[in-house]
Amino acid sequence: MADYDQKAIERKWQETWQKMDIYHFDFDSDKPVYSIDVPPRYASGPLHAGHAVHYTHIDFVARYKRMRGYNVFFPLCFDVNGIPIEERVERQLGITRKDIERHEFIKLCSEFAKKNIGKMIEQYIKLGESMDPTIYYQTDAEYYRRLTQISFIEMYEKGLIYRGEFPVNWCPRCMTAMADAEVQYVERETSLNTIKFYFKDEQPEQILKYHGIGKDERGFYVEIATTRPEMLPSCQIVAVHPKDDRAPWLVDKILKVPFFDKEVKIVADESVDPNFGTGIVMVCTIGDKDDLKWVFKYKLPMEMCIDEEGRMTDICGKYKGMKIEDARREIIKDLEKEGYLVKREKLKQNVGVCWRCKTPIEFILTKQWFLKILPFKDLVLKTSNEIKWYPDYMKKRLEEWVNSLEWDWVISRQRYFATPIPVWECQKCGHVVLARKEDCYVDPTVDDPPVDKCPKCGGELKGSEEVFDTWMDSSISPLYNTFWYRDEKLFKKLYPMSLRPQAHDIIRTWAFYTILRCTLLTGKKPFENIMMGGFILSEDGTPMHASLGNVIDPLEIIEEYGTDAFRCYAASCSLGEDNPFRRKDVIRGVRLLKKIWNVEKFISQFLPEKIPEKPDNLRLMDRWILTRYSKLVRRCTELMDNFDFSQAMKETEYFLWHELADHYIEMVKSFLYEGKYTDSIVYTLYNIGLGIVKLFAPFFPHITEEIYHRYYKDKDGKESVHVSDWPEEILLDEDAEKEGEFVKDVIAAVRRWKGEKGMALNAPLKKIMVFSRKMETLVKCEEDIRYTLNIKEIEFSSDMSRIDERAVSIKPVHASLGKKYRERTREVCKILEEQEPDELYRKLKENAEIKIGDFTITRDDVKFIVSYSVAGEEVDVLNVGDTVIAIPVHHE
RNA sequence: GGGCUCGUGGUCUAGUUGGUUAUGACGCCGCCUUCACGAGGCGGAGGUCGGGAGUUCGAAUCUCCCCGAGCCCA
Repeated sequence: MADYDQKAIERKWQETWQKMDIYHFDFDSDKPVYSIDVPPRYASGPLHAGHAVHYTHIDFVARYKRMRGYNVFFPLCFDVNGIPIEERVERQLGITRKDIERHEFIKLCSEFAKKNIGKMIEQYIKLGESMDPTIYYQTDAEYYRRLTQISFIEMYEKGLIYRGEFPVNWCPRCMTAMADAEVQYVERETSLNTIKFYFKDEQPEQILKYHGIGKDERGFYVEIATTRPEMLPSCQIVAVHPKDDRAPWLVDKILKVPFFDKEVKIVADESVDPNFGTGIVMVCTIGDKDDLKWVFKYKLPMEMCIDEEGRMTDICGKYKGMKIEDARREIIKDLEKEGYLVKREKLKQNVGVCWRCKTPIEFILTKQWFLKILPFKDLVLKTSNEIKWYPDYMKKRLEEWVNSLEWDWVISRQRYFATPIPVWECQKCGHVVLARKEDCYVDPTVDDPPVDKCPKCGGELKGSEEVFDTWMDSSISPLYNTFWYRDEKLFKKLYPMSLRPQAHDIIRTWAFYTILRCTLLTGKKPFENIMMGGFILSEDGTPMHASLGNVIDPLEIIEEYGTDAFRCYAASCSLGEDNPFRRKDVIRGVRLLKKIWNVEKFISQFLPEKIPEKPDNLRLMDRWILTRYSKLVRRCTELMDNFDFSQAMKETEYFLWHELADHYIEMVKSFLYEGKYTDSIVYTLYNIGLGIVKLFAPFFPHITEEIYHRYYKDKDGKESVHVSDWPEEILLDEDAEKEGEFVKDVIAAVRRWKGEKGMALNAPLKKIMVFSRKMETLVKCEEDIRYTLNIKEIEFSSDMSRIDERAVSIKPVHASLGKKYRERTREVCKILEEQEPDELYRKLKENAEIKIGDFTITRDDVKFIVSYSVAGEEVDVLNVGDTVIAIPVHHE
């Protein structure tokens, strides 16, 4: 019996499973469906350890549900649209997408993604994931994009889509609008420039006593600090906090914007931070999202000073056409030259940047497509409430996000590698012609419109070159998976899906958009449950980032420790929380696997040809371990139902190691070698041995499959442990459990004593004496005790008079005393501790309650530490509860 | 600045309807070559639960403040 050759066996099963076809979703089956809305993995690069853990969690669910008799829908899928892939391709080839022809570029993106998909499929196999490749999809395929387009058309027809001009987050480098979700905030160092704004009119000299106000040969001025002097041309108002001392002097006064022939008014507004700069700020249209609030509040004109290429616009005078950075530099130089610049200082600030290329984002007015979301906040909240969230507090994050929404969703992007927006626009009147649903998938940049001319004015139609935000694709994954629009019958059967697994960083994107769109299109929630994976951090607890070089490659871990061991770490990660990568949990996995292997190897020696029948008389210790086992099964089932993998694995591990192996197997070993009581023991070992393999199967698919095939398949009869039935409770015998625990404790006590004496567990022992009031149990299990510990003779005695017992200390029970005596608890505890222990012990033995002072003390109120000895004998004494074990010291 | 979450022995972690000797793993120390397993068994050292204040007879567990971390947002 060789040791477990983990690598070879894992490889063997990975290959065999692919041939076995056991993970297929059966469209014809009547079994209940459990469908998983798997996150389509984004195809910009291979998986890191964090992804590996998330997909492994999903795999736990899939395997568990299969064993519970479900027809599991677990698709293999990839997300293949969008900017990150475009970025990678541009970087890899050193080009921008504008350098080559549109469709040429798209092809390059496609090829790039394809390579990554190949790698990831390989990774999934090596991670032991059980996705079904026959229900494969990727989001850039025409069969998928078609649904994105159809869903757009349906929403358009419902009046949920509109074309609007609106300031949008805009990346001047990528030349595209971005959803808020794509804006990232980073800390940057910039300069804070304090600039003089002169008053239009004369001012009283008194105001010079205030800070931030001055006078020179040109007149009175206020000092205004700004990080963005290039935005002066779009300055609309200047604001000061209403409680500012200067407010009464300043409000409603007119200032002149330096260089630009423009007069602006000073207003009082509470949102001004009096501690920023001089406490007087300029408001421009528009530098950031906050400015938009000013625009609405003060009905400011939407003058834009930056265009879509990040250049200064017509209103910027001599700076027109300059890049933002150049214009800023120039204008600061000019301000300084002309004496407008008071000072410059360094300032750290958070700026919004493009999440991809890290270019600071701007706001510009563009024509974009919008999906209405503001009117559906309540709808989303209501639907979210109908979904069960794991962990439940994650729901609050969605609610917080929904409640804070201020804009509709910008769904158009000025990019290439994504789903085309299926519309044509009239060149003359701007009328929009939608694609026909039956024609989708369409690409308006190459396909003809459904009508030749504009139905309104007869003008030329031009296909849209815009594409959808990629969340438009991924957020209909439940609709794609359930055959929405394609097969009414299947859709009815499959929608809503059972489970959405995802990470918590995309709650406000993927979760939110999915709930929103699916509810709008179907009127029903997209899934019953949502399970949030936490973040996997690198070993030092910092987030994994390619740029930090701390990304952990799951294949390297697997190479070193094996897949099942890696999955042990994955199982130890709790949902929703951050988990640093813990190599020691992988190592723990290796040990656990070895333990499972050895226990099963031991059991296998005694397994008969046929399934052992339940004997009429199960021994007490067998009933004990079967009860412990049955409770484990019950508990694990509950935990798996709640996606609490770490606890389920931990409890199974504890049972296997510290109940089954350390105690039960030690107890039955000698019986088995001597062929005693084999019916009862073998029945027990068979059921528990098989059950444990099954409980571990979702976590450790390889080793459990190997064990199943070696020892159990011929009897249990399934082609794979992964399609076998989840174990059931066998026996619940509360009395046997209690008695068994007691016997186990007695054996453990002697075992411990042997250890302390440096004796082997089965070193022979001539005699022990046991004094107990629970003699019946011990007599029943006399043989168990004797065989396990290799004892020649056990002398039982219920003659407690041979025992000297002596209480040596008193422990007040606060839980009991506290409830009775409240604020006097401290007092009564003190009195109790001052009592003579043995005297109090004896009194309480004779009386159910006694009085000390004005306190009534019962047996529940106080515990004693009692020491025992056997009168007239030289023995070592062990206590198990109030049972006394005496071992003669002089043994040959 | 806001929402959510987290902060427990050297490292990681369990534990919150409040009850007073805080769980386990890895590492460390000692003993045991027992016929499934020395990648094992038995035992041990090591923490007062981020800091502070409060509520309470009693708080890791409740409240408030502060510090630090993560995700998301402003």
